[in-house]
Amino acid sequence: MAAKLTNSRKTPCELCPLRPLPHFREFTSEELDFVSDFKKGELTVDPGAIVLLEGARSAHLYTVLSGWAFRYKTLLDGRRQILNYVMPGDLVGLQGSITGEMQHSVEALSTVTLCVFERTQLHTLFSRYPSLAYDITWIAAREERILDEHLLSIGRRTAIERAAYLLAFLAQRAKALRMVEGRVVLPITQQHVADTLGLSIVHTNKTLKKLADRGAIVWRDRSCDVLDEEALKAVSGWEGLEEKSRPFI
Amino acid sequence: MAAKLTNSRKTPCELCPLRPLPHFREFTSEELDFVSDFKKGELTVDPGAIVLLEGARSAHLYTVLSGWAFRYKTLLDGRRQILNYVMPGDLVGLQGSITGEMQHSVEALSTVTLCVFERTQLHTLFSRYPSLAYDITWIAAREERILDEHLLSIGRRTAIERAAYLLAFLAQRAKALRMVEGRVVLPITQQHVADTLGLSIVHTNKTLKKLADRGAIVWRDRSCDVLDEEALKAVSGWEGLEEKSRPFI
DNA sequence: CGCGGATTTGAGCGACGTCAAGGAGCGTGG
DNA sequence: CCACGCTCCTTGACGTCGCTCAAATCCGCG
Repeated sequence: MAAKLTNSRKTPCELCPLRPLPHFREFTSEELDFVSDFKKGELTVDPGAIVLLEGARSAHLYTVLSGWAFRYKTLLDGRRQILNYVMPGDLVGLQGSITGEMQHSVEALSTVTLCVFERTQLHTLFSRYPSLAYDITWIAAREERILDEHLLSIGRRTAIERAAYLLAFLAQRAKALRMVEGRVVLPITQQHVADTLGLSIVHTNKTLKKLADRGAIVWRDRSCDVLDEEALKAVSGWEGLEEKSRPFI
Repeated sequence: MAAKLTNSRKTPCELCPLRPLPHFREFTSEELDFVSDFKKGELTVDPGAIVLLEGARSAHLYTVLSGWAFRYKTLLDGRRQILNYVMPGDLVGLQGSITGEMQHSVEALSTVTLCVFERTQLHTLFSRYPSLAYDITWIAAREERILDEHLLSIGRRTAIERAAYLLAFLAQRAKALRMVEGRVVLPITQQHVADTLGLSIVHTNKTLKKLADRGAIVWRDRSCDVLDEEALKAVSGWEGLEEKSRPFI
């Protein structure tokens, strides 16, 4: 089964595993009450499952509770571009909620659990909880900033710079979310990297090999171990995104 | 003089030239009053002027009233990537207002007039006018959607497809805003196109020549006349963004 | 063991970059 | 009016980064 909706066994927001992380901001108890009410259930999907499909008009909006996914678009002939990766605390489907129809798809990389919200209640949130509304705008502005960086990367960096940037970026996010045990392991294939960087899979492989030869990464078991994040940042010339504490819903 | 602040001679929001356009949504009179109060003055800059600089902490937030500009980022060695174009009704500096520091720069293409808002009042807007707060989120989500399209384009389209997409995109936006007299004229140089598409200027020139040979465009006088928007859409395989009525502040 | 997906590697090619030079248009100063 | 210097556009020659085609290997899974 690809998707499972567990209305009954939902994690109460008071016990949200993300909330204690220093990466995320605190909630007031009022906000927490509202979000808890806003949350309608949980959805768990298997790796490879499509969470949202381009063109769909979903009644829902999600926050990722655990797991990895990615957003992508495709051209008519099948060429695929991965736009960004989706990780715990990220809002999924906001674009669809606001413009009516999803303009991109979302696919799970690992088993993913999502908090389910109802699109129709978004207006209530804006009316009654301005601080949460501001948080949503904050999250949207952050996504925009990340897309800006990706655009710079794909448009103007060389293959090896792009690859190094992407892996450093993912490693940094994973570390901030404590999604790592000791070493950082990214659950992606080289095909994902290729589709993110706008490169062919063959050239991606050769480029990643160069990074591996330098000891920055190891590719193993359909995933990438990041051994030397600083080396990746040096190769790409990327400074990293400094984020102290960020909101989530 | 590159910039001129005219606090005295500001266009009252009741007489905003954008408001009557079918492209934009209506305001209630209460919203209009607030926005009018929110607006602190107007800023007019000359072509080529930097409106906002990466790294700056501006106390202001702007809406474009007239003219063309673009957002961009640069790498340390000077490689430049244009992220998107800024046109009337667009919000400028929201990212800076929310994350503290601008992560990209904005430069004027033509003479640009901007409505000036104060960043500190953004919280008041969220508290007191949820509908405007929602509009701001709407605008942010729209920008995200456009960046998604650009990313797909740069990552996966060929040079001629990318060029055709970009020009069709700009032509469509210009037409929706009635920034055209008869034919669509885009006030950009080939260097701007190159920096948007992630191509060299030489290859951009050769690519644009192909589009000109097909009769889709004419390059003239530091600007691009779009003669056949449908041809551009056909070449790029881009469907266009359907937008009925959109909000602005 | 066989199969399919992921990774790896080599060979050849083509899209796009770099270098270089020239022309057109425009503003400035003589 | 003309010379100049500047930016932008154009074009050719040539190099290279990244793509396609092709084949081999590895691995988990049924």
